[in-house]
Amino acid sequence: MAKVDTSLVAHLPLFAGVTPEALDEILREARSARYPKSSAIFEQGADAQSFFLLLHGHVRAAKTTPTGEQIVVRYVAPGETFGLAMAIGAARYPATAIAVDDSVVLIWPTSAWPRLVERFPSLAANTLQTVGTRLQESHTRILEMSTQQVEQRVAHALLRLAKQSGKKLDQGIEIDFPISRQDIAQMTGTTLHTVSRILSGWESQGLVESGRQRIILRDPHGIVVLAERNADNGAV
Amino acid sequence: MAKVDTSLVAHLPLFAGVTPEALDEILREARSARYPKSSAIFEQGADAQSFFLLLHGHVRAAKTTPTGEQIVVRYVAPGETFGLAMAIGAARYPATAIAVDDSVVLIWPTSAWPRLVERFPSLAANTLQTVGTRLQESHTRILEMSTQQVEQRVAHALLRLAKQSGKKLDQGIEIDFPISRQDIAQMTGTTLHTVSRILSGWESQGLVESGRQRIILRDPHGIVVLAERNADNGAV
DNA sequence: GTCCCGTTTTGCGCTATCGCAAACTGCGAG
DNA sequence: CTCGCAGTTTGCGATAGCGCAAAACGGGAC
Repeated sequence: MAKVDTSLVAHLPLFAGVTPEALDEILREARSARYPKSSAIFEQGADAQSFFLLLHGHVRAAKTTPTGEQIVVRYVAPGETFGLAMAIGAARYPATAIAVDDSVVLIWPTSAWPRLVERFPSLAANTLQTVGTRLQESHTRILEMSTQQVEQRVAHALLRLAKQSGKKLDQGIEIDFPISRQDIAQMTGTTLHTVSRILSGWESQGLVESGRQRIILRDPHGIVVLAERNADNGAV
Repeated sequence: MAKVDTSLVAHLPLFAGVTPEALDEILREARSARYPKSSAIFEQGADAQSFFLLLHGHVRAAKTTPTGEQIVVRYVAPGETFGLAMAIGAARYPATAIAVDDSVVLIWPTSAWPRLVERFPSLAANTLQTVGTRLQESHTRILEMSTQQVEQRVAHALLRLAKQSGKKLDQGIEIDFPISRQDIAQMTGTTLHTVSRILSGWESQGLVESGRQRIILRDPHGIVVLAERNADNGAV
């Protein structure tokens, strides 16, 4: 089993208030694994045998309907946990997790959770905190879907991605993992066609530069303006 | 301070794994209060000074945009907690809570939470569980909003309400608190007009009986059918 | 260098749903 | 008993965005 360097993860919110010795003990229960780009880490509906901490790369969590439509629940960034089905009392994963880039994760067996929480109650408190934050984000997303139109939602989604996983370069901010029009559509509740049209529009206004699975916000401020435009109809 | 009867709340999920003595101690920190119909329990953006457990009545949690549009986040049923801003690390309430019926709640000062969690770690674990469940429901709602049309979403919403707070009577199942077309619209991401049209339609098919702030599912099964109808177009 | 395939772009008609406006209704106040 | 108002119903355009189809594009494999 690979030995994990505690210094890499000690600062994560998940381990706030956990002593170095305790952290060491916690990490001893984990193993690490590498998932190549596009591989599945777990599938919706499968037995939740493990939970995960992303060390490196990016993971897309997506939920599928019985009829096959998908939505992207979120993109997991390094340092975040995912697959916490057990913490919330679910025996099966409610979504599918796919590595969108070569990714490295820590893996704990679900069965270790109760013991860990018992020994280190701050784990539960910290997890509660992050799950709570996600719940709020989720509510915000619902609010947006209910009250804003597609263009604004796409603007918001891109800004969030840029904030979460943006790589700053001189032309602007690049979202530093592969993401397709389809993905953005599934984050915002629309179709890839509409997303494509919107991005084309922005591109011709010089707001973004985009290509195959690649998006650069050339003028983040311009997009902020679009995102905040609510109900008032400015000229083109 | 009113003495709260432990036997009324001992069975709640929140207190699972808590000994009677501990429960007693926990309840000693709480006070109870009564909120009349239509009164506000807390407002979005206000300092999160307390968290709540609903004992009796019904509470609507709603989120408002800067421009005034609202969505209903959820309806709180007796036995459920709400206003848990602190548990998730927020200093202010992210939503407004209104009693939709005369309601009785237990109130703890937010400041008591860290102490309680420290003394009774299962509180954190239990809360994590419920927050996690809400997160999943939230994702399901997003999925629905992305993939289903309004009629299906309304059908689902009513079925959930019936399940959560339905009173069985011989004509069918009545949602046992006042709820308007507007409220349903705000739960499903549509307008009261559209909800009204849909309910009118169902009423003429004998699926529901509805009036002012009152809805009875006459034929729950018929509505289930509507809710499950996905993409396939059955004849009227 | 060329070919192939997944992604993206774009055109066009369609329709579910909104938005506005106006009329209606039933409950509660007095 | 009557009035007033909040909640509801309904009609009628207007339209954002979908769905389908087809073409264009670009990057990697060989």
